[in-house]
Amino acid sequence: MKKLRMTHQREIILQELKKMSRHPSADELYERVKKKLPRISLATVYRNLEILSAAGMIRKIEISGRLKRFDWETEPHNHISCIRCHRVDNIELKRRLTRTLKPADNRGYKISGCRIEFTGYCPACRVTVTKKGGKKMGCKKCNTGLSDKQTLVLKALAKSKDPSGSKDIAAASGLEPKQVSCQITALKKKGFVSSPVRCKYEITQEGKKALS
Amino acid sequence: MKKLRMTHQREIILQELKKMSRHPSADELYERVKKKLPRISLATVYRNLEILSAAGMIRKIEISGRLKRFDWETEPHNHISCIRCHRVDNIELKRRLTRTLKPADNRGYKISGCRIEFTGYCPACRVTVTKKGGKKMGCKKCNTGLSDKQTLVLKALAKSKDPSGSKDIAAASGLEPKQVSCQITALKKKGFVSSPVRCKYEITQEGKKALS
DNA sequence: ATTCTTGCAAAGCGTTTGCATTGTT
DNA sequence: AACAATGCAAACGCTTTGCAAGAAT
Repeated sequence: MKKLRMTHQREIILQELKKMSRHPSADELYERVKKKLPRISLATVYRNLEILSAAGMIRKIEISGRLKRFDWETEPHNHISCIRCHRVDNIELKRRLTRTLKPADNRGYKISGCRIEFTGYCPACRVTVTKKGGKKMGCKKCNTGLSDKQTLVLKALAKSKDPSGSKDIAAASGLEPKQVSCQITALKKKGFVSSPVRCKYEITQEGKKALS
Repeated sequence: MKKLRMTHQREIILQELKKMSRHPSADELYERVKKKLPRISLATVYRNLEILSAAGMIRKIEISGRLKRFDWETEPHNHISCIRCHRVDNIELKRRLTRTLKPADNRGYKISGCRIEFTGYCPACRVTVTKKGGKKMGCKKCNTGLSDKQTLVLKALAKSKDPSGSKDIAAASGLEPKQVSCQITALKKKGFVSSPVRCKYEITQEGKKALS
């Protein structure tokens, strides 16, 4: 574990965050901090927010990841999502939990809705996690789908012993470079590909299993 | 209001979405749809998901927008967010709402947490919305901050009668082009700048007010 | 015939990262 | 002296958009 240093920038970032009663986005905080440290860069703010929240000094509010998800069912209902593979399911709550707050609690808002989201390990991830505490294990049920292009990319990676760049992968798989990065993303999400170095990718153990 | 056409692509997208019990991201759905329509493009999927959810035929699950937000308070607590200006506040719930589901309800998940998020109009937006049903009105309390750079950009826009590209803005404001796009984004978020055409920006009525 | 939709490629936007330099410990 | 942190610019990854061609009404 790295030792944290209290730099001036970090101090100001913490200070400003502490002052704000609302929860700022990185950019909002950046605008504030810049008034005190005009030369600070946005990257520093991002980095510090990550570092500080990893250290437990602040908290990241991140609901459902950042991908939009879509649902056939248009009636409002609640969800449960997996903190590992990010799958999202519906849940039904027996008693309709209060959809409105008491006036004393609503902070002056005019409430229009309430979302309740449980989080945890989905049935598939639950198994793999409890079995081996494995944070990098594949998640069988969640990762079954493997498109043709993904298979091509995975095969290309399986052939090379060293991490490959996306151009090499494109050449080896016969796909367009544009398409490759898209597949890489999907495969990383599934845990079949890792990126030991920036822009270099290699197949994981799980990836090999998935191919066979 | 435009009339929707039921194209083959749209039909398949709906069909596949309907089949899925989980809530797919655009990309996941795209992978599925591509098996039936190999020539479909990801953009079409994105477009249709937006169109269909705007039409109320499907539902977009989008919690707290996509920006990460940060919080000084590390203890878990619940939030209320404005559906108009996206500000986020803490709320305290008198009775701790059930943090765990009955086994019958948990869909096989191992629950680790529960987030409750109320949504509605914040005190400031509440006023403007009820006063004029105005969907484009500025939101005084939420939009107060105006950084130096933002002011420069806004002034530059105020001088030109026609929508300007970011290069023109950079020239007129004396800022780096890189910095301009960043400010534009912030200003758009605040409702001070609109983009009538792609890559062209103009100051809004609210923007003018904010300057004065 | 009109106008909505598509596929493609390119751009947008928030976020992250490589790298040389600076600053803390 | 060792190495964490910074500023900068470039890259990422998901999403949106301009455009010309195609399809639905």
